[in-house]
Amino acid sequence: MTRLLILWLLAEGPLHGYRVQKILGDPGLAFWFRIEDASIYAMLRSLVKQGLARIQGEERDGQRPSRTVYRITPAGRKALRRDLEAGWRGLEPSRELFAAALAAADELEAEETRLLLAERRSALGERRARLDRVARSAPSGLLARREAALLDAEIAWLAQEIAGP
Amino acid sequence: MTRLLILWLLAEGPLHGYRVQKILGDPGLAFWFRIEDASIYAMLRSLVKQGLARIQGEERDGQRPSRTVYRITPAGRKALRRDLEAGWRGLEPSRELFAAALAAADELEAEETRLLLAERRSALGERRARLDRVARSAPSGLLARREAALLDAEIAWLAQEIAGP
DNA sequence: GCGTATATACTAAAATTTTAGTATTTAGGT
DNA sequence: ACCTAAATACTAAAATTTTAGTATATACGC
Repeated sequence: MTRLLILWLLAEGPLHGYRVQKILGDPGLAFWFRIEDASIYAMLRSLVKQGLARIQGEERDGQRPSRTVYRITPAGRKALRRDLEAGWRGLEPSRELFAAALAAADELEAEETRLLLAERRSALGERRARLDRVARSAPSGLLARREAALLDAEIAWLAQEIAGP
Repeated sequence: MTRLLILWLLAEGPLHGYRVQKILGDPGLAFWFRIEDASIYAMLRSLVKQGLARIQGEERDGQRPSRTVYRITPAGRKALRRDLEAGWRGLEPSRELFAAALAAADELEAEETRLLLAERRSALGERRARLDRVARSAPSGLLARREAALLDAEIAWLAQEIAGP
């Protein structure tokens, strides 16, 4: 996933690690993805190693530390297409921590569970409101509309569970 | 997440790596989680290193290779509670590949996108049917009902997108 | 009763991600 | 003019996950 995102940004033009960080840190993208800065630098180095990108040169802005600028290669563009198709087709079980916590829900008392469900409902409500605020700057309308549908569905589900059987 | 799941299984009684593999491989759990076998053995070793589990001994079944049996420690039970609470509260942006592919959807033609949306709708339809089949053996009703709500919502969303604006 | 596939039970190495830094520069307040 | 906080631009080490094996045992067909 990290690779897909970075190749995607590189496809639009050469850039340096810090720029990737800033782009992914923008609320319009950070709502969906959280990628550590160290992962970005590691991935850029890995792309070069695999021949999917190359170092264009060093850039420097005033007296600041110099930046390494990367540029995508033709092989990188092909890899991007492959990753995109894999992404569209992928159905992999969600790796979310919450799903794991639900699986092990029998470790908690019914009372405790009900409280946590309510807590999550309000947290998701806040995330839903935040989505409305960032939807305008979302990287794609599809992504934002899907997230809205899924959040609404999960909030409705929580309400049902809290109401009881 | 791997740690939460393995601690959860260990909390029910001592077991060996291969048993964890079989339990997680059961359709009732594999629907939600895909954890490589090597990750299981690595995590068990890591749990011992952190004092969250200890090796109970070696077991052997006929002439088969002997198995290392692990048992949870009191510190492990505490870690499980912490992981559970973190899981319930976690709201981390989804790390699904599909979300990344959607973000970069502008790399594809509109025509291609429509086709991929339709392909995904039918794949999700199959997953939905499979859920009905495995729901009975789900590790928790909460997990299965949430998945049903989310799948239904995503399928409805896809239908809308395919129908057009 | 022989070959092949599948199940059992792992390990090693590579890739990736996370955690925790380093070191310089600029902006803002007092 | 000086101090501090935040921004800039990374790197190193540890933890985790993935990929690709190893090696023996049992089941199954022919």
